[in-house]
Amino acid sequence: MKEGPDISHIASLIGDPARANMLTALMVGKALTASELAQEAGITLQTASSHLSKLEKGNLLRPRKQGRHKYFSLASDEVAHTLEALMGLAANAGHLRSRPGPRNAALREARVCYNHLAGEMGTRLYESMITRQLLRLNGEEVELTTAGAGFVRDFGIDLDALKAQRSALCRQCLDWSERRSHLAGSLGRAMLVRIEELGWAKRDTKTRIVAFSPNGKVRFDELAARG
Amino acid sequence: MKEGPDISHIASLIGDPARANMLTALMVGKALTASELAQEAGITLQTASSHLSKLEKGNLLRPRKQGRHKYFSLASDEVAHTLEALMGLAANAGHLRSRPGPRNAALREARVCYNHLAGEMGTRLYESMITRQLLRLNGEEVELTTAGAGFVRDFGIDLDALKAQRSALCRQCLDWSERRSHLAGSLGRAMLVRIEELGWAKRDTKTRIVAFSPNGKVRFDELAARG
DNA sequence: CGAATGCTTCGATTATGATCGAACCATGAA
DNA sequence: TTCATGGTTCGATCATAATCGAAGCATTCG
Repeated sequence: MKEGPDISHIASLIGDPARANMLTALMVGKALTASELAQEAGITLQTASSHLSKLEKGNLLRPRKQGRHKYFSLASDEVAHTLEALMGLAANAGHLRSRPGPRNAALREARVCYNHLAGEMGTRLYESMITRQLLRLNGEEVELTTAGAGFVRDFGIDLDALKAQRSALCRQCLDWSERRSHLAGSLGRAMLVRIEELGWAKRDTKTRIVAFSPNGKVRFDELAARG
Repeated sequence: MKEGPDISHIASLIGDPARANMLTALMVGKALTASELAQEAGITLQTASSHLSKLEKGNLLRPRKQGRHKYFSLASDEVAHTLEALMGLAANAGHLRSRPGPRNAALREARVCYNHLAGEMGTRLYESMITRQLLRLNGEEVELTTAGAGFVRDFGIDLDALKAQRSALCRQCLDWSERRSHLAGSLGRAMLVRIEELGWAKRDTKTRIVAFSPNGKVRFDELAARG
């Protein structure tokens, strides 16, 4: 019974159409100003201000001030995930299995999640590396195999530097749009950085989208080939 | 912009405390009558009836009539997952990574998901089978290896009968509480049935809980050993 | 420094929706 | 058949919260 009020509060924050519109606008990962969000929701700035304050206090939004501008972004990926789940539910009336997640095709394909690659491409890479014994599941742990170490070194990643870091090298991370895992951890982050260095893809500075070039896609396909 | 009203409607359905309490009570997987749900929410039956009608129209609940009794259950696992996500968010104020999902320890440990084993034990079994090359990832597909086929046959599963079925033998299924995959598909279902046949665990007839006996746990640990 | 712009706060208005008593319908048991 | 119980519907009541004009504060620009 103590759980009830908690989810009802969060849900009621999302349950207002104006607030839902603003949250949806922020899902793409871009930080928007209060004025921009007011426009998104079709309400006055004062109303938006009041709503944004509520979302902030509910830990759904995180603000950042720049001079007279106040930018808001979603407080965490957790929030984005939850919004995606609600979207799936709204879209899913009656269908037992379908594909939830962002409707934006670019976001589905490749996006940033905790600084590593998510979306279809993220899960493809992970699964390819498992398939080719480059990564190995050891219970809950994901380990890089000897062959995998060679693979990522060839790809241009300084594995020793990564191993010297405190954070886990490899981790599974739930990919919400694909409903499967993608690679997280320092290696996951390094892969994304390397992909960018190679010019295969660019992170949109304003959004979570990772935009692969046509050539980058070809290259990535080779990298993630099933071998 | 067209997406907004959709999630706000679903979220507002969950956003009422009485409705949230009723939805939460149903998360355990048990079907409850309108009267029982009214009690759960601490409201009168007439109020509950009105709320339940809304949840039903919103495709969050599924009703089943038995004589004068009307039982309600969550409309799908999708709904349960979304509620779990909201719970995670409500619990997560400020924490970037934590463990969402049912608070009920039994549900976290082992529960039914689309008729196969989910929860900690479900993910452990899956990961053990991957680790020991009993299952193999081939891109998105999960395949049973030759060694795996022998393993499940030894476990007492009629693999030929399963293969004759139309549905996929092995599938990955997102385990929300563990945030990792567990085994789904006809093999996943058969494993759960077999576990029951062996008397290791019982499905609670009223809930999604899969209750392992002490001996069953020992046996399961052996089955899911990392060897 | 004054004007423009971005944002917050205040307070009044109004729409919405939860709530429950009463009445009614459906089912089951004695 | 009557009574008890489960559930639905109606309508009135009342609390809540979104909304926006006005006013005020903060920052930027000419």
